[in-house]
Amino acid sequence: MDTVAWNKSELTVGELSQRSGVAVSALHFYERQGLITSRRTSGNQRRYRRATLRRVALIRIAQRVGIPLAEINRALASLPDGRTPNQKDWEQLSQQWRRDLDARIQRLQQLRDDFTDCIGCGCLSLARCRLANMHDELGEHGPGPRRLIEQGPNDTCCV
Amino acid sequence: MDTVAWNKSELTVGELSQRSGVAVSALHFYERQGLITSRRTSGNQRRYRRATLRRVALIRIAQRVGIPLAEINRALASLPDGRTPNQKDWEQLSQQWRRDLDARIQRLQQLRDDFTDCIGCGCLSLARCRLANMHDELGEHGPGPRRLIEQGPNDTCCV
DNA sequence: CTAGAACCTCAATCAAAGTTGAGGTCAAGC
DNA sequence: GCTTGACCTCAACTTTGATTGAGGTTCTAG
Repeated sequence: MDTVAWNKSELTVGELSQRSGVAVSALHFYERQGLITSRRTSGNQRRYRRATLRRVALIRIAQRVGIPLAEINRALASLPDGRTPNQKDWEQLSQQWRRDLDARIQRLQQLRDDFTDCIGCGCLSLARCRLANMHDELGEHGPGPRRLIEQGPNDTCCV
Repeated sequence: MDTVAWNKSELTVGELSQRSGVAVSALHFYERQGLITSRRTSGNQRRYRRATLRRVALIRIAQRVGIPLAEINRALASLPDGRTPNQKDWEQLSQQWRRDLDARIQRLQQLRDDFTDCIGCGCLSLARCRLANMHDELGEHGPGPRRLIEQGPNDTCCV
């Protein structure tokens, strides 16, 4: 064996997978993306520091908040020395992500309010209905048409 | 011309695009998916009924709420005769979607609360932290590992 | 020593929601 | 009659976040 067995200071990819609940293939993927790093044994197998477990946890949490991997990557990369976040770092990152989360919630709540208003009305005019036109959820998924364009005065409204 | 010009009872795809703010390519796509339908002129060009404008509006709104196209399609298809939703239909659909929206908001709020709790703690243990383990946002994007697995007692916690 | 589990790489595939481009037709104005 | 813009189809490509499979190595237990 490579490092002494009873010393679990390092994790194999399988162990990291089990303990994090993230598939091995996903861990490989994260590593390709530069989100986590590993040492290689003489036999070319990955060994992760225990801190990687925390790093993976952080990644998954950020994902749940809705942060794309690229941005998580940027955030982690911005830490001095590429270190895995410590308490202070975590506070910083989490404050930022909490703000993002708050904003996301607010947008959805606004949407819900408009929606509730509109249910009674049945108005689906793109011109008039606040629902159809406003507070665009920018980029919920990839590239796509975000613009919602001006329109004439005579359009269908209120079914 | 195909139908008399001053009679704008039908829309070309370009017109529908302009008035709905949805790209022509997207409208074609929706049509391929069966979300909207068109008549064809003698020259094989699409002509949409004005009601399609409302239908597209509805589709975009549902998308903003977070409903995938496939499900929007199912909902619309469930209407008798494949008709474009009228007031009553809209009420039904929108009630359903509002419930979905509410649920989405609640999940995010729960996440935020956990998040707020955790910020002070800095705990990123996958085993103990409610953040890392609970109320999984099922399927925010496609296929992927959703399971978050049990783990031993001795893991890193609280940085 | 050997079987089988776990690991490796690399390329292909998936899913959603479209966009882009090639190559060709249709329609309207001058 | 011709040019220009809008339209047509079909196939290929995009992005994100991975999974799956082929083909091959390494590690561990018996």
